[in-house]
Amino acid sequence: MKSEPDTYSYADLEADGSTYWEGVRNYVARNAMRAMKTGDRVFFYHSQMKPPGIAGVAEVVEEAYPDHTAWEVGSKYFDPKSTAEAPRWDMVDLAPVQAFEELVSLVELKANPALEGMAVTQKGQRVSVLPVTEAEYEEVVRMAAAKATS
DNA sequence: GCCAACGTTGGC
DNA sequence: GCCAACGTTGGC
Repeated sequence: MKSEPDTYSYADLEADGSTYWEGVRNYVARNAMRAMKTGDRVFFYHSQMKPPGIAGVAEVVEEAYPDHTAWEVGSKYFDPKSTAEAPRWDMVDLAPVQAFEELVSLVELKANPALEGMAVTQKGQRVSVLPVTEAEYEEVVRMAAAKATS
């Protein structure tokens, strides 16, 4: 899951203890959230950074439910097409699990042949919530651990 | 229901 | 700050 750290960073998640992931306004991203189960691990990705990359691991503590910010007139996430009767957008709740000692950068993800098919490394990917396979998850965690001990 | 125009995302 | 990618919108 991508976030601009200037808006909401991994450190913010640690400070808050948990958060609701508001503002997803893309169907592919929404559907990815709907597929999440309580306890699922999530990579917290810092976008718009130099460099961009994965800052740590979070977990799903509440499965998808309507994103109320879509109903709030004046919110930057307001969407008149989403109603209480027919909510269009969902959010999940996340809690921090483990901050990586060092960011695992997008460049490093792309350079790892084991992650060739990982969604976030695919050219042109603009979706803010992307799937991660079990094997990709293990590989990224391994990369983070290797950086921490080097 | 097609598709051009438009807006946004996000790496570089 | 630029611009490619691509999702969304809206006219027809």
